[in-house]
Amino acid sequence: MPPRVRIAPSPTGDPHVGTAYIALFNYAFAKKHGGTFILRIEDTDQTRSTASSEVAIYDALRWLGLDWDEGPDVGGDRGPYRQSERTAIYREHVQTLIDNGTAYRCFCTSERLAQMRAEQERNKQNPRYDGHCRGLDPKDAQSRAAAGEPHVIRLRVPEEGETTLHDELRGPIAFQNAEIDDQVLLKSDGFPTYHLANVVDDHLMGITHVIRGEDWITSGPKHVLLYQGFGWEPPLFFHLGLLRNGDKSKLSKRKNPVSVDHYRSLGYLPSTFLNFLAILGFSMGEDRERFSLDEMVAEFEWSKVSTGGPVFDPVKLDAFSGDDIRAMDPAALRDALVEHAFGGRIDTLVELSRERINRLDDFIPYVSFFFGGEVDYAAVLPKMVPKKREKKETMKILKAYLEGIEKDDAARAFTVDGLAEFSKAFAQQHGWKPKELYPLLRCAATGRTASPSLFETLAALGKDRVRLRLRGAIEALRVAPQ
RNA sequence: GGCCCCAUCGUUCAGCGGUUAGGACGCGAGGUUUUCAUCCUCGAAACCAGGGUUCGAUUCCCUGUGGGGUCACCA
Repeated sequence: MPPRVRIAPSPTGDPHVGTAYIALFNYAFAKKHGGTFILRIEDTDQTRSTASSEVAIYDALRWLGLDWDEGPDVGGDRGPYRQSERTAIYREHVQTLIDNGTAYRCFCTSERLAQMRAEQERNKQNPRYDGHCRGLDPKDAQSRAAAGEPHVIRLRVPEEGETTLHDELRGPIAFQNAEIDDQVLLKSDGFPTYHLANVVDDHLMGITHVIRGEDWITSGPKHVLLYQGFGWEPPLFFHLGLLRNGDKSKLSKRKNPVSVDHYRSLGYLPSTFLNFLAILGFSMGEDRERFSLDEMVAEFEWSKVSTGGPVFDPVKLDAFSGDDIRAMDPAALRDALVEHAFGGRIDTLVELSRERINRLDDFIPYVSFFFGGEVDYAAVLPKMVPKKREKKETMKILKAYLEGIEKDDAARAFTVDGLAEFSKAFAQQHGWKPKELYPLLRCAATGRTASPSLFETLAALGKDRVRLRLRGAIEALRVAPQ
């Protein structure tokens, strides 16, 4: 039976390189065995999921060439592939769990839970559900629920014994049941949590191999318990090591650009990027580390996959990238260069520069700062800190702005209007005058004191480049003498 | 902190009981190149520690240490 595998990203924020990494291994394994690679959107968190993020995931994966056989946009006969469209399925299935005692209704309020956790913390106990509603009479619980009393549904984990997760890469991993929390399966808004949705969907979609990051190992036993509760055969589990920052912590945007879009907009070739991701956890053998996706597929074996958490090293990525660019034939490179430079935003750049250039030849020098990663702040550093402001608070405001463009809905889309709206409110909120903040942002984002209208400029630079520059500016300020 | 995962050069991947411990990036030194980059040559650089098992451990087992993950009505 050919394998069926899936990746199940959550459409929150930018497409993550970790998602691409896991997708690559799923894809390689599936294709090697003539199997099916499925994309499922896990949008059960209604407060954080966005449609734009979902589209961004499609774009990023397609850019890399990791095309899926079934998914929300391409269809398939095991759909729907968007969890928010499957809520009836989860409710129906959770009922069988309630009926056979694997799950129970819990009416505890979030206040009580918070209080409980606080007390557990005080007593130096591990925070976990205390089983308050475990002993409720199912009939009573049923009628309270029918009366509309808000509640969740929890997994009834056995008090004794142990549950073993069989990881095909690491061997059996045993957990004491007493250590496993009575996880919420169905939230009070009627949506499932990851655990329930994931198990139900994997089973219904016929997933044979679950290939995911090792941060899921801990919740593995809950999934095993759910398969048991349903009386289903669990899939085979493979937990890959997590991509790391230079300091070995889990890859995070605090310390590294983690958006696939970032690497795309800075002009790495998709094949290079994929190859680089591949060597982080896969070895071809024969000391060979340059290979294509097809070659990886052809050679894919689990014995060639390592479980350590590799550091994502951008320096080596650059080395690969340089090699690949040099290997391109001149015509192909020319096309790639022209496309990268002018493909998406040529009209914008023309519009932004037309009033400011006198000769055609002025164009390239004028728009040069719209390209490239880091810029040199030496020339503008003395002008960055506004009068009446300290270096420290200047750095602080830049950091806050950096966070703000992540969180704020208007700013996140990175449109001219959205940025203007956000920035104005941001300045006011932080007690900065636009006159102080905007020139600072211009310097930080462009390395210049003059540019087209700030928000037009930021939008044309693109979110990832702006983010990179802002971080660079903060660093430049930090090491500056005053 | 509890539980769980991981452990070879700075980084990454090899090695799967006996090797001068290998390749790549990075780093250093030379060379080619008017400069820079490229390219070529050479070099420095690792088996976390302690116990076992074994004729023999980087390799198998245990303990410790270190790093990481996870402990939500987020995935």
